[in-house]
Amino acid sequence: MSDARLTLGLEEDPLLLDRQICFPLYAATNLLGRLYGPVLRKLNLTYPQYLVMLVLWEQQPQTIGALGARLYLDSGTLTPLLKRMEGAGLLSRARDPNDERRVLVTLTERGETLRSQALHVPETMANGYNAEGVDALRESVRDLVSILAQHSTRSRGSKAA
Amino acid sequence: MSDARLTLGLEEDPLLLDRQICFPLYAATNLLGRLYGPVLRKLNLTYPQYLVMLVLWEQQPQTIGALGARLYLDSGTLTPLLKRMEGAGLLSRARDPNDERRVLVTLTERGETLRSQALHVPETMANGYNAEGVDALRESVRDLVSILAQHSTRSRGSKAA
DNA sequence: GGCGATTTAATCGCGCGCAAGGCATTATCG
DNA sequence: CGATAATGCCTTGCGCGCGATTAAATCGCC
Repeated sequence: MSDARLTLGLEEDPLLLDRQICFPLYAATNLLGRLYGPVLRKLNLTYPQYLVMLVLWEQQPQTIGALGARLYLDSGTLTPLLKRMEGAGLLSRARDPNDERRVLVTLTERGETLRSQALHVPETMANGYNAEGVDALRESVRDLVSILAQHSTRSRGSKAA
Repeated sequence: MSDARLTLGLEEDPLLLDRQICFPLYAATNLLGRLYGPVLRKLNLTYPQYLVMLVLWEQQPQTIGALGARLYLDSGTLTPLLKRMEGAGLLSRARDPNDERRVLVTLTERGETLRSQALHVPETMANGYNAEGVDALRESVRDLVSILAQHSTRSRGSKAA
């Protein structure tokens, strides 16, 4: 089509949008966030705030570093996000008395109670999906994440064996 | 492990982070953006700006609406982004004389020349990957995108038959 | 015990991403 | 032709997401 006539051994134009793996991931994430938005809005949660709640509902309290290791985020993102959630009364942030460098994040009563209202979110989102290929897709993307996390100097990459 | 003892007919806790499809997509997108960042920085491009350039290198000129339909973004995101790229001398924005509502985006000489420098980006990024499962993964995520796009009222979803 | 190195969060600046609203241009219909 | 609706883009406000820097607390080492 274009001026790709110098592709000696190369098979095709490497810059075609449809050949990138990054673009469908980018688009899927944006579209998913757009779908979750209205559902989570009823819980007064944003999409990343919802992910933080998922982590805290599993285990609690957790340090900011531990949250970041789980979600692949750093304090530059988490600190203001957690402050907003604290302002909403979902959790409390307090320095660890045993190590004043750390900040322990603990759910409030309100934060724990919200879990019951969040229980219907997954089924609401997975409304019309076959859910067959989804399991395989999730595992594939997770494999990609673990590969990408290795190549990343950030994201507290110290959990892998 | 936790308090999932009330799982009458349900198989498992639906709120476990590792059961969500949204989370690995979210993490993979963030990690990928973090990997692309330093590489694209040498071209003075951000990650979404790179995607815009990919679209424009394929076809040109394009309206903002067409760009948004391709990238699943709306003018609220694209307009300021394109203005920054215009300020960087990569493209020009001008009203379509035939329809003054539209804005035509055209690459400048500088924008077209940048393509040669971008040619090595894909191979740089795909450095240590087997690239076997990547093709299948890309198709799976693309299928997901097309499903999600149908459920979306936005993103000018008027291309499907 | 003192002192440099490391760990852990907080802060700042910037660029998205999106919902909501606004405005000019074009299309539609009586 | 004139009113009304639809289209296409711009603007605003807010919440991330990240690189970079800063500051405090802890650890190691002598």
